[in-house]
Amino acid sequence: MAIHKKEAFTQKEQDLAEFAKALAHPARIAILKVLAQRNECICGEIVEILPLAQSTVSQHLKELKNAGLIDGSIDGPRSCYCINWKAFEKFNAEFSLLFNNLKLKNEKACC
Amino acid sequence: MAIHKKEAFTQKEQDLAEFAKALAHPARIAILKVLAQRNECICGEIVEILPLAQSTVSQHLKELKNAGLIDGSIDGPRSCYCINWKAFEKFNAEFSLLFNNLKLKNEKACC
DNA sequence: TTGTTTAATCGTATATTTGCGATATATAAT
DNA sequence: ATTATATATCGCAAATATACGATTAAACAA
Repeated sequence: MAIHKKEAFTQKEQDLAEFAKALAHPARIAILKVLAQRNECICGEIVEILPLAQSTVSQHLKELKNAGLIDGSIDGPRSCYCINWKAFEKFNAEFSLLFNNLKLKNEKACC
Repeated sequence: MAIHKKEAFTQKEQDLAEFAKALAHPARIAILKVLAQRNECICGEIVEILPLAQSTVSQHLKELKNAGLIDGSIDGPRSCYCINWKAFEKFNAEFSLLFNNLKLKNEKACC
């Protein structure tokens, strides 16, 4: 493979791709769903709900946090997570900017 | 790793994740951008624009097609691609269903 | 037919992701 | 101090993704 070429694309393209990557696993979608449903911040409840080992869930949470989709904080012996709605807002905006505007112009199919 | 656990999640979660995975690379974002900008269906022009080898671009196009984000057809010796707006519509709707509705209820941060 | 152009596919190398058990760490309870 | 609980991290194995050159296949031109 030699080298990854991600740097060869624009920052916006990279950002969007990274956001999408964070969503690119059903476990992470499921985690976000749980976090969205409960206004409360949840920690090890997620482990109970998901069909995955504790360490695996922890890893997915870390990825979501690194991507900025969730926030986390320590609450005694446990961890508290919640959705970062601003990040979603931003993603939605960029996504719309890229495609939804153009969609209006290009309603007809071509192939 | 033993086995992939994707099947353990709901179909909607898997679908959303798969859609996101198709977007999870800047090259594919760039391809979609090009396809969206030109109403015309484009083939090897993409290779000219992207900083990637022809075979790599072809592979990315295949992934986008498999994910249903683009349609393709043969036009003489070349291939013609265009965005499948219906698929985007569907993704946008599911995405909104999952998160945007809930967002209204959960404006306050928790952690 | 022969050669040219365009794009898909194959083979391969490397990087990244996914998943788990085991371990470490940190708080709280006894 | 000891123990229990909750979660993060480490180390590893297996699966996937990324990228490219080489090859194949199909349409067209000469």
